[in-house]
Amino acid sequence: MAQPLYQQIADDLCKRIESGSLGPGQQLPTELELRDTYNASRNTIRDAIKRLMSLGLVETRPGAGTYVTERIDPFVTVLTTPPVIGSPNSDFAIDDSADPEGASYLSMVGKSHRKAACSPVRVEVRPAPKSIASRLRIPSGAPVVARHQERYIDDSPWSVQTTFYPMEFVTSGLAPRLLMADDIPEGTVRYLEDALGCRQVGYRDWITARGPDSSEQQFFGIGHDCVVLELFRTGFDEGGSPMRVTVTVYPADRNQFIVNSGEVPSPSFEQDESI
Amino acid sequence: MAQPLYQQIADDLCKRIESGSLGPGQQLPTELELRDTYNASRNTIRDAIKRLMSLGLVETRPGAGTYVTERIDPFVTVLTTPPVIGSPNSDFAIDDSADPEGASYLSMVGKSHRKAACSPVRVEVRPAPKSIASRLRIPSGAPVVARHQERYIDDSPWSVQTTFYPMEFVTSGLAPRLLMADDIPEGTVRYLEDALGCRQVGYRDWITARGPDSSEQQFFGIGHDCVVLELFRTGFDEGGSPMRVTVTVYPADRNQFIVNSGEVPSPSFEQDESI
DNA sequence: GCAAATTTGTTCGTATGTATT
DNA sequence: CAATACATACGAACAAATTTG
Repeated sequence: MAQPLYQQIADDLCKRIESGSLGPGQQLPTELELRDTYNASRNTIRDAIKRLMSLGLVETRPGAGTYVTERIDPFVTVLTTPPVIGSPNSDFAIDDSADPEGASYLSMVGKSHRKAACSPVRVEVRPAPKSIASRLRIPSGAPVVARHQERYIDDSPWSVQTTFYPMEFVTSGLAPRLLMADDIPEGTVRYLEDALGCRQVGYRDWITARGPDSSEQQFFGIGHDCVVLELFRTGFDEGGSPMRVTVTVYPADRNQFIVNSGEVPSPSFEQDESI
Repeated sequence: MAQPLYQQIADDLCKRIESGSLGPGQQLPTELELRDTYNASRNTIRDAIKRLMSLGLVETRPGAGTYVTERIDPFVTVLTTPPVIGSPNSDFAIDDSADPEGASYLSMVGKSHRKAACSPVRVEVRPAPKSIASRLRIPSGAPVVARHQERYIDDSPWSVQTTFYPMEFVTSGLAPRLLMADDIPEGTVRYLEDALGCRQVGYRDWITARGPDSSEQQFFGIGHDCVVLELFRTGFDEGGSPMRVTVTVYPADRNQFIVNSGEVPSPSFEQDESI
């Protein structure tokens, strides 16, 4: 047995999908039908379908069937401000599009003719997980302020975001609004600059990918075979010290990132036909 | 049954791992032992372990057991050239670290005290897949030159890369070396500039994530529950036309991306302690 | 609106193959 | 070689969600 049977079946179905013989939105034969056509057990068919799901080729709807995925129009997040061609970018603008509180997020999505929405902000004080502590350069477990928000595009859940701030920002009494579960209309970056004199002059994005945990599965309505992108954005002040860390989780099936370097043309016309 | 049994078991094991009661590198109880402790069937235990694998928490070794993953020291790819603090970046350098043929890749990895290696280049002429054709702005299925290479760090497979060039580059007779399965020591970007007068002035990186296909599973030695990051780098010439597309596939368990914007401190000291 | 049929989801049991120790 | 442990595959039963009549 060169390849496991379930893999052979998955490869065959894959070919049938990519060749167009099974088109987007079309229902696959049911598990019982596939069981007969491939002379395999239903469990083996299910293993094959799991493979297709993890490749994002099909989705299953309990009680209804298995369908070739209609590609969701993915939302593209640009992680760099595209420099205007011909102009020097020494005056590099910091377009902090992953800033929570949503102001820039809402306008950014709005520009692409899609409807954006955000949940109310949830605020918490809790011990910093290791990944946050190391980025904020504080001891693991030290208390931090966490501001959490869910985001929607066209009424479907699109990303979840938590921003962590050092506890001193509020214990010093200078930035009390960080603890309020209200929007900070001017944006937290601006607020912290006014309240603390702490200006964010740059940020670093750290991108990883992994499977979703169970709460993410629930919120995004995805199976455990799907994939999420995780973006850690660490903001730095003029002294080069980290002043906040924003963790955003994006389901990979509806989100992509773009990074531009040097002179690149506007991508607008490419977005629709991509993939 | 609020949660499926396999999910409950996965959550419990997850807690035991995150709390440190099961430390990195440590072997989990065998499937048969877990079957007894949780009073579930072996299949259910296996479903739970699959969840942990997709979260990257454990890895299974046939015949040996299931082990809590020792975090691989991830290799971090910086997608932007970090601007030197204090200097204007109007003279933005295009550090094309994802260039194939490996010259810059080898030196970049070498700098981090790790051993880099590349497979020989494999060259092919084949019809452009849709995702490539749309980026090169050519019809889907039109022939393209594909140069393929595998990359290793510290002797383990790290990424696979294929670069696609428009067929005219060779049919015009101007850049015949694109078809040779040899290294192009000065780098293809430089070679194309000399041969065609076609200078790459910028590139766009397009980042997505998905499950691995079967050849990727084999090459990287990962299960289908793991995740790969896929980076499409489109290089543009002075006229704003795409001149090449490089697709690089990175297993997410050993690769991360960084994007810097504005002024950020050097990340060197953070790399070791991250995550 | 309701009941039946259909379809996927979960769980069990069992057997055999393959890789490692 | 033998024992151990995970991988694959089969069959069966019931639950849960959806569609259909």
